[in-house]
Amino acid sequence: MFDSLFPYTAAEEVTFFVDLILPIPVPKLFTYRVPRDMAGLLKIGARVIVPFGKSRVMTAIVARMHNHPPAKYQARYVLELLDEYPLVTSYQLELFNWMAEYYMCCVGEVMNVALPSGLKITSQSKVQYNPDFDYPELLTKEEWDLLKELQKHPALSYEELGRLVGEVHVPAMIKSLVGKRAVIVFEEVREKYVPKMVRKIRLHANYENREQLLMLINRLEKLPKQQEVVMRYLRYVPVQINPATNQKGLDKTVLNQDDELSQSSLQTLIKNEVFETFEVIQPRFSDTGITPQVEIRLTDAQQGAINKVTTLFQERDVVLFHGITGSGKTEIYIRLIQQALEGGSQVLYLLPEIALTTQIVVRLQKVFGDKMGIYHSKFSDNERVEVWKGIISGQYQFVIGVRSAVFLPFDNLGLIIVDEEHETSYKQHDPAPRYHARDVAIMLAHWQKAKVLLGSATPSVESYYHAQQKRYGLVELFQRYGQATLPNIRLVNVRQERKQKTMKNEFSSALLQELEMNLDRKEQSILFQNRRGYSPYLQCEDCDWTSECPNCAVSLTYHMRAAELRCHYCGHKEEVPRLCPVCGSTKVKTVGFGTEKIEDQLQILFPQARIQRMDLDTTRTKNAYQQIIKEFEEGQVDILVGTQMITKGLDFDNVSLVGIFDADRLIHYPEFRATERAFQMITQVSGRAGRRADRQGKVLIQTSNPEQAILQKVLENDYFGLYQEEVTERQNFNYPPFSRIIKLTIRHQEQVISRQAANKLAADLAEKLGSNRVLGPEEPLVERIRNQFLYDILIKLERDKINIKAVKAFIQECITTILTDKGLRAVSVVIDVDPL
DNA sequence: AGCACGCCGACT
DNA sequence: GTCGGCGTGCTC
Repeated sequence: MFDSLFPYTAAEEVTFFVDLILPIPVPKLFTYRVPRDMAGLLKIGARVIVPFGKSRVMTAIVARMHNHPPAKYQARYVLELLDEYPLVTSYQLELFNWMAEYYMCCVGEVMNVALPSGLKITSQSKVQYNPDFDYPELLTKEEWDLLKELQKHPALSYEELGRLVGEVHVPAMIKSLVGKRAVIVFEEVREKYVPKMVRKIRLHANYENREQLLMLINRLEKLPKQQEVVMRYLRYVPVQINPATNQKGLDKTVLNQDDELSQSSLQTLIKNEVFETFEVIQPRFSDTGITPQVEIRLTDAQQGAINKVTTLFQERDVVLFHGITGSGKTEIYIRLIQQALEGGSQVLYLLPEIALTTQIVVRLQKVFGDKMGIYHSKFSDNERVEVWKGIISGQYQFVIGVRSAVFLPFDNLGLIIVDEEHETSYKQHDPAPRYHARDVAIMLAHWQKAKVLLGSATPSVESYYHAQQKRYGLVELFQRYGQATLPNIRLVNVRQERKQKTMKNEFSSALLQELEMNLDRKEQSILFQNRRGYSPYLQCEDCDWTSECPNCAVSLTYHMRAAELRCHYCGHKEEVPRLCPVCGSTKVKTVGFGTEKIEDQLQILFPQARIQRMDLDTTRTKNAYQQIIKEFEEGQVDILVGTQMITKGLDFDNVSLVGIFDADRLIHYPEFRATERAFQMITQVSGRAGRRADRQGKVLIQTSNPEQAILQKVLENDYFGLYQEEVTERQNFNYPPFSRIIKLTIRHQEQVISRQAANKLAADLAEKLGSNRVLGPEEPLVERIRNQFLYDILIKLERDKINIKAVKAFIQECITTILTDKGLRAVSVVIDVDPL
């Protein structure tokens, strides 16, 4: 694009301008002027540093280049060019724009989540002592103290200063000191990504040819130690390698083998220019040393599935692979990935975050070795930058990653696998863009002419519908790998057991019996309760007081271990009251139960059992999750209690029992996807049982209503039946996939204003879209979070009849009207396209 | 998003 | 009278 501008040479005094994406939520590009000497070097997709506002400096991405000076303002200069080559491919720019439009947010917001922060330069104001300052009599005592600190250090940030002097009004004092010319404030820019450097040694260029080398060895005849070191070096680095161009070098430690002496000999040799040291960038993902190619053997069923997928790909861009838990899908994926890589294209394998930490990575690493990049939020930023750059450099042809891996700079994708396609964690919730990685992956593949394989044991209704409509290909595999059979599922009626008084706390006699047998057999069990903490709230038996969050409209969960009440929405914490805070009664009891309570009761019921709990509270630290899995895998734990965290992708050979608590709560959630979710969750946990050929696993589901249809479907493992019921329901009520939904959430500190704004917005929208397309406003389940009152408006749009682009523009317009309404100040509106 | 500018309450 | 609270508006 820029080449076409080259006819205007510098001699013609044409100034160039660039339109930049800045990482801020402002819906436009910003135009900057290009310094003459930078003009020829700029590329679309490269990063630059620009001044922004009064004192800020930012990293931006070049989106366009042209020679039209802006009419209404004077463009400022680009300060610096960071990349010689585009860091963001044209595919990515296309993706960013599409996402901003589709998900109704700003490109800057997309850029913000897309680039690992190591690629975004930060500017931080720094304060420095002014060496020319000579009016000390002007200063107050506090100012003097601060200045003394500054004299001790080369430069300090505001925060550092605050920490050192412990003053509250550091900014004010600095402002005053600047006025008195005692200090200087400046912006420090630093590239956050720091490559890891290692010192290596190589033969000095003096010994480029054989004769020189032989002479050296002869010369060292009288210095046996040094000669030995040289000989050792030659054992590792062939003589044919020209030392002058040797970029690989050798690790010092290799030559220093066990003895001390060789170290000093090496030092001497370096001093005498026999060897030289140099620095190279060491990838953080160091060589695993694993040689790829582990033979994988496929069953006939697996091979059949692969053949079918391959055939379907010839006419469909997306294929849904519906394989029951334990059907051996990983081998199928591996083969398909190998095929794509052999064809010379790139492969992206997406997994929900939680599943990525497990066995599967190790498994794939054994096959693909160093060719595989891993993109995971638990990795440090530097590591993520390396994956990014590794894709550009061609080091990684294949990346396994989480949701945000769809932003990586691929330019030649051949295959994208979206594993556990139904997982809700593919949808980003909090900062915009609120994107769904599965849907983004399908767009990405479309542009790059790649194929998409969606995999799941319990496909989302949406995906299965598309498959039924023949928009997607469909491959189904209903046979477990090897001789393993599906677990035997039993429903336990807790209402009945309660009546007969055979329950022990939350445990039915049926479950207790099975647990006991399992313990005796030294087999492992998994217990699932999708709620963390000890109990969801406290209640006073005398006055009915319950624990509530002061900032949100939810109860405070009792956490026994931490001995506190916690809000799961805003993080508020409180001490546990001994007496009822209202009436002073001592009869404050826990109501309901979470994983902590289960764990607790279990320990009392089975004192000898080794119990481990896995939920958000026990996996906060970086390695806790893996640690728990490792212990369980090694058989150090008999019973694992957990939340939905345990439903995903864990394969344990020795688990023969799964217990599910409170199935009713999963099912009766006031949401149109509740049934689908419950089915997915129960089926997924059940799949953890009986993955071995020699015995059938057991699943016990505790419910107070075993008759309900969904549980019968679970019993019969009738995915299709569930799908049919759900899809009919969705059609009747015009829910996705028959419509598109855009959810607007209105927030304000005051309920009245929030409601007014929501009413007005809904009315404005309904005026043009029709009241049948605009639902609400309606208070969400939790109507107040962090002291903000919330209202939801749902916009339901038919799938094909509507000009979605125009509608989105109209919605945007209505929102702008609300936000600029003087009577409705400080209202904020969150837009969620395709909410879950 | 940040950050500066600007207009009203509790303090030297 | 000032300091400083945060509401409002702008950033090429």
